[in-house]
Amino acid sequence: MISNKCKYAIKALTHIARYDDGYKAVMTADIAREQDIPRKFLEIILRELRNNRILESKRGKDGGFRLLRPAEDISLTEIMRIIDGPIAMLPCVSLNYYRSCDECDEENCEIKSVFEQVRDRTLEVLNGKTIKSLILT
Amino acid sequence: MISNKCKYAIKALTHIARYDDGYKAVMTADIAREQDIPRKFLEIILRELRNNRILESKRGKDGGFRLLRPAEDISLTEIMRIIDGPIAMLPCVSLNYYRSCDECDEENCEIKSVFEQVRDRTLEVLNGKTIKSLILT
DNA sequence: ATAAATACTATCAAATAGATAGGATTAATA
DNA sequence: TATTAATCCTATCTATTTGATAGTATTTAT
Repeated sequence: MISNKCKYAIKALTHIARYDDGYKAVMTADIAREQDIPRKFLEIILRELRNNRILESKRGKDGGFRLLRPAEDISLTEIMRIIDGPIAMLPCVSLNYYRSCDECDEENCEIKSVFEQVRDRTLEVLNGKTIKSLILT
Repeated sequence: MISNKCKYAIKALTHIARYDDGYKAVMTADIAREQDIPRKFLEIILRELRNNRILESKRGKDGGFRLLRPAEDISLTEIMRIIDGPIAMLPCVSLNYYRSCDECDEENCEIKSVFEQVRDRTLEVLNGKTIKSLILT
């Protein structure tokens, strides 16, 4: 399962992408209200996305958030990795967060290849998806 | 990610399937030693698999665990669902553990279809795998 | 009887999930 | 320059899950 936090992040980004007119920033409170996300929790999420160079923020009156890049250049996997970490089902088959399994001999691991296949199939779907493609669907 | 518990469950089952000669039960201590799984934790896991009719147990001296069905009739998804619950990445696309998302209008959810695709691709891989097929790989 | 196995109950520590509160800082504008 | 309204930051909190451990009861082969 992805976390609620990650689901919120994706929904917030699609919301921003849809409402961003390239001129006025989108406010946390508006996103929170329309997407029904707890406001203070959303603040944390948006700041995290900003810290990871997905969003830029503007403080003070008329402040808010804007995409730092075009929506078609923000992939779903990137967001998922920022918020939830690895996408793979086993640490030892993760492309971006590889860790070996302490207890197993990785060369002869019986389950590794299954979860490599799952990873590849999953990424086949997710790699093609961007914030832009989510809006158009 | 699947939990360690689930990884342990799968490894324990492949171990049992490999060592089960249809006559002597396989002991927790042996599995724990050879697969490097904490013994007391493994006890809990094996009991849970027994409660879910994957294993049968024999108490007392010369006791241990045996598969209740042929290894080719035990699917990986079944084990994963028993130990970790849903396989899907969103509750609202889970086939076996469906829950609606409180905050979203499911009809118009932008991300649902992506995670349905991920679910289907994942199950395409996992549905074909059984404890037997893991051993032979 | 004894030894050796599972069954059961209780507990525990650490991490993660999912937030909430309150005040500091920044910026537009009247 | 005061006001207002936004993000920023720090701290905190609760509940749940993860990953286990301890100790005792019960069962069974010999």
